[in-house]
Amino acid sequence: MTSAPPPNPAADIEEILAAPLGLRERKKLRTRRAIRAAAFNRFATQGYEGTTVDQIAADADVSPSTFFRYFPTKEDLVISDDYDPLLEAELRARPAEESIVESVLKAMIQPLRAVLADERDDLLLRMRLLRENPAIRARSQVDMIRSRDMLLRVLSERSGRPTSDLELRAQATAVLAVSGETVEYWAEHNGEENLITLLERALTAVATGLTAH
Amino acid sequence: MTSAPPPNPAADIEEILAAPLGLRERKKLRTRRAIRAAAFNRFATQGYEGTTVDQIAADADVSPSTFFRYFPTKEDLVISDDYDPLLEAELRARPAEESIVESVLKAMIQPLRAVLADERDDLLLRMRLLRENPAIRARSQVDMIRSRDMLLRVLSERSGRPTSDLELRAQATAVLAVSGETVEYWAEHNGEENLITLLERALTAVATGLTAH
DNA sequence: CTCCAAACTGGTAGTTACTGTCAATAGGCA
DNA sequence: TGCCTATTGACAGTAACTACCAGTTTGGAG
Repeated sequence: MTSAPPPNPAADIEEILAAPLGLRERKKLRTRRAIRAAAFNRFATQGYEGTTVDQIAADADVSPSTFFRYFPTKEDLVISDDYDPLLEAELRARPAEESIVESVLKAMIQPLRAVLADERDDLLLRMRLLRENPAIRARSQVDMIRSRDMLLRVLSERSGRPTSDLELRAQATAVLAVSGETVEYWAEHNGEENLITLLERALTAVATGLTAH
Repeated sequence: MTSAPPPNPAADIEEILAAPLGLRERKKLRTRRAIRAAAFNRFATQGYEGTTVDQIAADADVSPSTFFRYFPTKEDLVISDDYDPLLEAELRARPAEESIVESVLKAMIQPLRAVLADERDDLLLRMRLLRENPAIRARSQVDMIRSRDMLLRVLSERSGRPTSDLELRAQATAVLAVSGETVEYWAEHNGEENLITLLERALTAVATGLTAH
């Protein structure tokens, strides 16, 4: 879904189990999945740049026009961020006295569990594409800014400081950047290590290691 | 310059004062400046996306082909990073016992002085474009990765840890992300505050504030 | 069940960034 | 002066998008 107004804001996981959607909705979901699947198949063999939108559309049996209705840009295929709202909810549920690192770590447990359960392999593939393709990496980092702003809002509310506060912005930026980096590290190691443990290590290193002699 | 093989790797500042270049070289420099100037003029009135490469080329009196010989992509007009080598040298000159934050802060003083002296206004405008235009922001963050890798290498060498070390990567990532964010903050305030002071505040907040109750 | 409005779709015709090629030209140098 | 090479412009092409319009499908009201 990422940055799209087209279909629905936070779908996928929920929607599959949740409601008996109308035929229209189900068809849309199916199309969406078909396009994404076709794309990833091509990517795996031809690479990202070597795959054209027309090919993807043909494989998925839709017109190129339709492709762009589902994914505003080719890059959107790779980036997905259905879990931000969940993370936000978890974050707000943490007590304000907790340290930032502690809150973030605990708030991430649930969303991470969900991601890993639903689309672990997809995530690994996506991170590989991201590592190999500068354009995608660039795009995904823009996306990260949205997450960062969310974190910034939450931190602002619970600390009483404005979102324009330099220190607060620095902290939110650092936490998000480090988290992203950690997921990459995790993917580079084929997802064999425990992501939460890695996150804890990385955030701790930043929180305590930057001023150590 | 950034990521271009075409003209010369680290020119501009040096070249102006340094040598009595041949006519050919001088012409190249002039063309380069003409293109950049034309572009920024258009950007200021029509915005980035609203300006086509053809317009820029026409204003600068060159063919579109030539434009791409000087700037491999339109985005390269906005991004410039002539100061990384200088920063790297300064960093390597810092003693290994120093904390990361301390080394980075001290190493940045000289390069920052140079940037602010040479192209303060350009930098402010560039940051504004970057704030307004997602594509440019994306691109500049790719560029940041290069800087991060440089920092990572330096930290790796002076600590003896490998560049693949999670903690080291987290620290390098955090420092660079926070620095970038701080420059944005500085630009949002029209460059009226002292950039080094801001950097010190931001990095300190991250180094000490993430685990505070 | 019927019919209508809205949602969805495909096709067509752009626009723009960017690439490759090739011949002409202009600068540097013997 | 005259040769060699870097620089250039014109041209043709590709691929990612955008705008528009006409035809079909769906969900719901009567």
